[in-house]
Amino acid sequence: MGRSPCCEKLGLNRGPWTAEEDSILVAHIERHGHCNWRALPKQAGLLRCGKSCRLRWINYLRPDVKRGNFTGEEEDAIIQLHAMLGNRWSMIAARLPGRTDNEIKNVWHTHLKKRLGSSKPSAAPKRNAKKHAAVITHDGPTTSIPVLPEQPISASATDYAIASTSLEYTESFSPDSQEFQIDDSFWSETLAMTVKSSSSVMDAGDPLLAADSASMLSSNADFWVELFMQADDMQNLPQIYT
DNA sequence: AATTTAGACAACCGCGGAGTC
DNA sequence: GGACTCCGCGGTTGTCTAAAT
Repeated sequence: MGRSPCCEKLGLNRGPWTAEEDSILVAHIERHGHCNWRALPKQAGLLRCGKSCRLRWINYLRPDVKRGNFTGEEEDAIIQLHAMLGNRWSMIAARLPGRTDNEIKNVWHTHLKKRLGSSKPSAAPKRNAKKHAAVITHDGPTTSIPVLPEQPISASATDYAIASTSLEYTESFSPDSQEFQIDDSFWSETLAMTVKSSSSVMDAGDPLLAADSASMLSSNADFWVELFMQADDMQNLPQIYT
């Protein structure tokens, strides 16, 4: 495919954004929105490529971005969602309001991965202890997860049955890492079914049905919690897979 | 106090999907 | 149906900061 370079490198700024650039970008988006990222920097008078603007907005300037350290609950949620979804950072971010995929990815690579990798809690972080004081562990029963189910997902009994039967360990499972994965067929099957069922509700445009869908959201939460619980149960049976 | 080292995070790069002409 | 453009995603890199020596 003919892909044009994301930007002509000549004359465009790169690297860290200045406060002035930030304010220009925010002001422009507040006034005109961001319907076309490629054209935006030109319209706003920024010497940046559209990609860079988009990234800056999404990861930093967006008003609903939650700044600050991740809570223990958020970290727990990331760990569990990652166990289910793998490196689908955007999907994980979709369930953690106010957090971006980039941020989650960074947190995962910097400390969560290591923490899971060494099941021994001995390796307390020496550096940046001020910044990241919260230390979490991943053993024992997990708490209920403050995770928003992604919008189109619903949880019928059938869905749950599929989830139950499709859970499987991959070869990457190890008792040390406490990680497990769900094969892709599970997600394709489940998402295909749930998108279909939920879209029929949304399309109807009926307020009563909309209320139903709201209650479906809460049952979604139950679905994920149950799924996690079941996954934890399975982790208690490692001898089957060794 | 100066230097080194490692962690954290912001930003970039390149690819693939989806939409449009 | 193919060419092209744009957007979003995930992986990777660069830079800054703070702890350790």
